[in-house]
Order: sequence, then C-alpha cells, then structure tokens
Amino acid sequence: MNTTTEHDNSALIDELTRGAEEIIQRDELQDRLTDDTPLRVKVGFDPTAPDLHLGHTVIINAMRRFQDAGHTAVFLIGDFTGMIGDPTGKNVTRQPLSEDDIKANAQTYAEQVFKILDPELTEVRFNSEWFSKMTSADMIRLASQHTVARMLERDDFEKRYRAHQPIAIHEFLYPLVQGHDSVALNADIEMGGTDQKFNLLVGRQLQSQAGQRPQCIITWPLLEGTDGVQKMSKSLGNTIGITDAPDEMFGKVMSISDELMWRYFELLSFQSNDAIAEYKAQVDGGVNPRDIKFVLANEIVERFHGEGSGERAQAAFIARFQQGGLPDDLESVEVAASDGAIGIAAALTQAGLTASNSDAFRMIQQGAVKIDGERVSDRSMQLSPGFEGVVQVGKRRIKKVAVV
RNA sequence: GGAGGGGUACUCAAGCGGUCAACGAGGGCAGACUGUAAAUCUGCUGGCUAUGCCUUCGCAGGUUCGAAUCCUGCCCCCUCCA
Repeated sequence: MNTTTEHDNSALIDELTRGAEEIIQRDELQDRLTDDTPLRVKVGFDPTAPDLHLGHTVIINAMRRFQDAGHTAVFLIGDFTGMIGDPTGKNVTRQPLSEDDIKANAQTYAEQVFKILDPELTEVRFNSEWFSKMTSADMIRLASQHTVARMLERDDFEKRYRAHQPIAIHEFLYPLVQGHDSVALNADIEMGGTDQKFNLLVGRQLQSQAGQRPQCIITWPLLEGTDGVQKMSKSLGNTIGITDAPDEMFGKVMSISDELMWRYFELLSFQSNDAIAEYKAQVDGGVNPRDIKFVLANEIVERFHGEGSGERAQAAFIARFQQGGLPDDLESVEVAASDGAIGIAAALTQAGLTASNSDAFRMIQQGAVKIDGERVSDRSMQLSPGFEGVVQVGKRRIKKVAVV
C-alpha cells in the first residue's frame, strides 16, 4: 500500500468523522475508502420519534458527508424491530408500536430527512422486508449465532440481570435482529449513537459468520441542548426543532453559549475542518464570537428553510435585537372586556401572554410588562374596548392586543 | 410470609400541633449588565372578583379552638430477612 494514498485518506476520514465518538476500526475504514467502489453506509432508525430536532440530525449529517464523498446512505427504518422495542438504556420492557403508528412516523421521517440527505444517493429500506419472510426455523438459526454470556456483556442487560430485574427473551433478539439487518443489507459501515455500540458490534460478528466483510462502526455522541449541559431532548425543553420557524431557529442558535457554538459547528455544520479552524483563529484574534455564531445560525436555518432564509432570519434578528425593533409578523389577539373595561392582568392572561392573573401581577411587579414600549407599573390599570397596542411580557412574549 | 423506612409544590429536599402558601437547592421566569450570549447580581416561582379570601403536603375519615405535623383505615414505593 502506498503512503501517499493513505495520507490523503486520513484527511478525508477526519472530515467524515468530525466529532465522532469512536471509530471501529479506523484502519479498516481507511482500506475501504481506498477502493473506488461506493460504500453502503447503514443507519437504523427507530420508527418512534417523528418530531426531529437538531440532535437527531447529527447522524443524518454524517450520512450526508458520506454521500458527498460518493457513497450510498442506507436509511433503514426498523419497522419490524419496532415490534420488539430497543431495550437499550431502558430499565423496563418497552411497549411495541402499532403498524399505523410506524407507517405515519416513517412518512414523517421521509419528509424531514431529505432536507439533509441527497435522495439520489439514499436507499430507504424497511427491515420487515426480510424479517416478515423469516420462518421460525430461520429465527432460531439466527438466535443460535450468539451466546447468552456475550449478550450479558451488554451494560444494561448486565445491570438488570444483576439487579434481578426481568429481561424478556425477545429483548436478546433485538441486537441480533439489528445485526442481521447489516447482513441483509451488506453494509460496509454502520453508524449509530454511542449507546448503540453493542448492537453495532453484533452486526460485525454476524456478518463475519455469514462470510461477509464485517462493517466498520462509527458512533456519534448525543448533542447537547441549548442549555449546553444536558442532551437535547424534547422532555428537557432544550431542543431546536427542524420544523421551528426560521426566526425562532435563528434566535435559538444565537442563544447558545460561545463554547457550545464550536460543538455545534463540529456536529451540525458542513463547513470544512479548515474553515472552522479559521473561525476559531478569528475569535482568538478578537472577532466578536457573535458574528461567527451568525454564520452558524445562517447555515442551519438555510438548510431547513431554503435559499435566502438564513439571510432573512439574520436581518430580522439584527433589526429586532440589535436595533430594538419589533418582529414584523406579530401575532394579533383580541380580548373581550366583559363590563366596560378589562383589568390589565386579565387582559394579559386572555391574550396568552401570562399563565394566570397572579402570574400577570407578578410580571407587572417585576417590570416585565410593556405596552407600546411603555413600562406598566400600575397593577390596577384598566383597558377599554377600542384599545389597541403592542403588549409585551419580557423579551420574548410579544403580541398585538386589541380590546373588543 | 416477617422486620423496618418512606410518600411534601416542576424536580430534589426540610418541616413533625399554631408564627406554613410551607426552609433550602436545582430548574424555570423576570429585572440589571450584555452580544436576546456565557458568567454574575437581584427578585419572583398555587389560585382569585387581591393589602383580603380560597385550595394545596399519597387517598379517605377522625381528634383538636387549630394539623403537612397526632390517631384510624386504604393505596403506592423502597430496604433487609425468608
């Protein structure tokens, strides 16, 4: 093997795996990339979470990078596996999904995922394709390819076993089924979250038992949410959803910490390693990190909302926050004055700006409420029918309110 | 089956007859400072027809002038033993 090629590969691998947690085995990956044939890069998706956020896109971005290098992304929807439910990280057996749910979720995936992936180089597959045809004998044969001892090596199984918590037999089947997908698809590479490592390794073993060259594995970390500490997750309320409105998406990216910005660049941007290094150098040299964050926010908004949307969101952002303007697409609401007039607190609550009258009074007390830019300090203020104005509570809750 | 410990607001966690709408921490929200950063400081964090009133401390009763705090029953969780 000649050293020049190896060296070239190395830079490519660095781009393709930027931010990755682990590569098993890097030299195997290097070998495969040396061949001219397109590789099959498999990623399995659980048909559960239809509301994708940026955290989910980390791995999809990685698939896209492989596509850009000429390889095929195999987007595998685990509709059959969904019947088992991945036991990874769970301490209880999971509820299987209904067929309708799976179908609907798969549809949502398709809609959202092609904002990133190149459809030409994507193969969408369902694992029910081969599993629904399997006989019980086939399944038993599959089960015979792995031992209980090895299954128990997996962290969560081991913990549950030791803690005398139940492990249903079918849960052992999950890694085998996922591994068999790799055999059925003849995968060259499989990627997944760090928590998938065990399952991915089973794929390697099954492939080599089936006489295939075992897949390389690349695991990806969980992206931190906007708080910068905890993983991005809907239940923690720190997500940036890929269907968020452009201005909102832009604003959320701008609100992450400077430190987290580099992490986002690493995992969410398609800019080259060199370009990112250059940005870092600029910030070190005194450029306001905010301006670099603009670049990031721009790129992300553009990806999900199309050409020019990043620019527009940025302009709106500057107008609103740097120059103190108001967003131009203010939501208008009407509130009803029951007997001649309505108290300010009731109006705020009716307009959906505060959670309750008590909450409204608190906000007034804290100086958070403004009408047409004027701070409201009188909690007994009344609004009469015919009143119209821009009412805001804090920096983010703003509505055009009319009293009728 | 036996022994013990526990269930308090978004979460953790004090309180163990009145001064408790309930200490403290985290989270969240707001204000100041800013770059709608981060860090920091300050305040707020049950509801209402609001300087007062109403409802909350696993559930249902009871004792008491008065209970989250005491008693009875029920439900649920945890630990140890078999």
